Amino acid sequence: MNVENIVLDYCRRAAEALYGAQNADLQVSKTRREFVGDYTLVTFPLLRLSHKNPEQTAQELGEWIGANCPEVKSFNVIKGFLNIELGEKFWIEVLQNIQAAENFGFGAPTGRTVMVEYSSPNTNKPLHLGHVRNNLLGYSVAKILQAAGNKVMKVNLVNDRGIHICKSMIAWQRYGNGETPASSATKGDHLVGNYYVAFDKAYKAEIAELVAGGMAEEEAKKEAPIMREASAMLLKWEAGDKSVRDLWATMNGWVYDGFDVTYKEMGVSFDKIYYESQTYLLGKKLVEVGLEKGVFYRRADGSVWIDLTSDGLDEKLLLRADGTSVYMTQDLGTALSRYEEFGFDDMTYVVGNEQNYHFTVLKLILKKLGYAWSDAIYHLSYGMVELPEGKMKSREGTVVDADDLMASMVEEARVMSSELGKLDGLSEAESFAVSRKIGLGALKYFILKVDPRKTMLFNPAESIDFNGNTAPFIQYTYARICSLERKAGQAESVDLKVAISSLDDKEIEIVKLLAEFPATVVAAAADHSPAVVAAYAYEMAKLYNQYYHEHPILREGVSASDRALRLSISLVVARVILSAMSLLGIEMPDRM
RNA sequence: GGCGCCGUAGCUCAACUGAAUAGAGUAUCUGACUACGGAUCAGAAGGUUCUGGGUUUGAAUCCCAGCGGUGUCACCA
Repeated sequence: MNVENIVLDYCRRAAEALYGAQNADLQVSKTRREFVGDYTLVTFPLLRLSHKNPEQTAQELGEWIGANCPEVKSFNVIKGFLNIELGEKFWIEVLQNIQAAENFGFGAPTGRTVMVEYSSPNTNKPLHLGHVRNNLLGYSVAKILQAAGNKVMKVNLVNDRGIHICKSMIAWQRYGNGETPASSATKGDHLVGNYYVAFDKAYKAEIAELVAGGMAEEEAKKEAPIMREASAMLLKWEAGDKSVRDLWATMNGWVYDGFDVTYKEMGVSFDKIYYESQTYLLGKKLVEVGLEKGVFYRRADGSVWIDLTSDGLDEKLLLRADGTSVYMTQDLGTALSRYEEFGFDDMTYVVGNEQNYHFTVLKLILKKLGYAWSDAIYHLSYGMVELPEGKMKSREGTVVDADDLMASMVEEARVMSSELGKLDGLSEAESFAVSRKIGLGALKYFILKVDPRKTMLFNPAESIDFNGNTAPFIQYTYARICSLERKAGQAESVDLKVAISSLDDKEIEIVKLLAEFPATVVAAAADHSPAVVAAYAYEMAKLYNQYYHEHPILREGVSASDRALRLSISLVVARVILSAMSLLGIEMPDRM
């Protein structure tokens, strides 16, 4: 089904027949628009074997292919490039195959088990724009890997313990007066986040006071009463103190309720949720193993380290002197227990690029411990989302809250739709559903179309476009095809079974692009990049819009056969667009 | 400072493992069939791919140096 590979195969056969090239490293790419042809072979790599100049080589190859491959209609040579054009019959067949395919674009089962860890929030504050990128990426990558034929497991590792939660707890005890999400009508994660901010405010005030009293700043940071309280609470938590654990469970519960709402609105989900409070002791066994193997070493104070200086890295702590584990130890342990439980072939961590070093070290340590599956770990290291003023800083209040952002996107979509009169005749519930799909779709596409690895800029003032390379543009294209289908159905005038006898240039262009969908999914999966799928969906929608403009379907004077062909092409396009967008987690309205 | 990542139209982003004249969108300007749904389509204009060297038949892409930005260098996660 992958046409590019078919053509590549022709070229391989030609190169072998003419020059005896075995498995030559050939590249075939799409022919650039300004030249005639569908696919292009770059002949430079073959010159060493052909001992001829690029033009002659291309000419010979072209003639061989023309003579031996009946699907090829023509070829032409420009400089060292051999352009190959496939015949109309070939494309008709491709179109028919796509029409008949059950799950077009979705790969056959690979038998591989793939884990994707994403989201992994702290429980002391609500989700913000950075988390949005994380969640959307994780969810979409999981869907893409699944579409490529893998068995996928989405996991979330919630950081539910530590000093940061204690800070919220202390502040709540001091200033909360028993406030609950119910009593204050505040979403739980926001409520707890408010106390985290309250802690920071009180903490700063106390430091200032101590400094004014003559204490050095460094010392004041440690001696501030509220910080001492938080540290003491963490110790109590670790000792299992009942009242601390109860409060901890209650406040975390509020946060989870809040997160659930956010996750649901965002449309993401997980197959398994890990809690760090249950995994933080993992990895200690691994430390023993490492010590036995001599990979780790113990210092005089009892702490355990690994020396990575010979690999150009630092020394890394793995166990504190008091015997408690650190982040790295936990992650090592979690990875091992996951491998033992699920035997993954690929373990993708969707984590910001600020943790690049951590994952480099993680993989290296596992390798040194002798775990070959260390290579299966992939850190999908995404870039930060920046605001025009620079990085988001929760302490400076320059965060873009996830809930607020989603709500404002939906609202903006509603206003715009209603101005355009798109919501006329729809019930309140229907308009809301449509606005929601458009607003959230715009947001998701805006984030996912960017290469995950790159830092991206989000300008709240300019907000998100609804025209151009956006989800609403693609959704609109889709909704219009749905409308055509409804009308054609009512008219009962279109018989889709009419045999396809010819395709014009634009139609061939569409079929060509349609045929690329499976390869796009595979490439996106290999690359762990939804951006590839987004680009494809846009390209498809754009091309179809051009086609739509030039090819009337339900207007008078269109012959029955043209009508059938155009409508069936439209329906296939709609199906593929729907599939592609679903890989991005974007819902498609059938009217908008 | 050590290590890493990034630098492409005014702006936001593309360009698969090096390949033909570096592409879209947006903003600006000009147009489009009596709107099968105009959130559409066509066109114009917009570039020394940060700078300087190098490798190559060929460099935005690979190598070196510099400049600018950013991340990290916690017994936080």
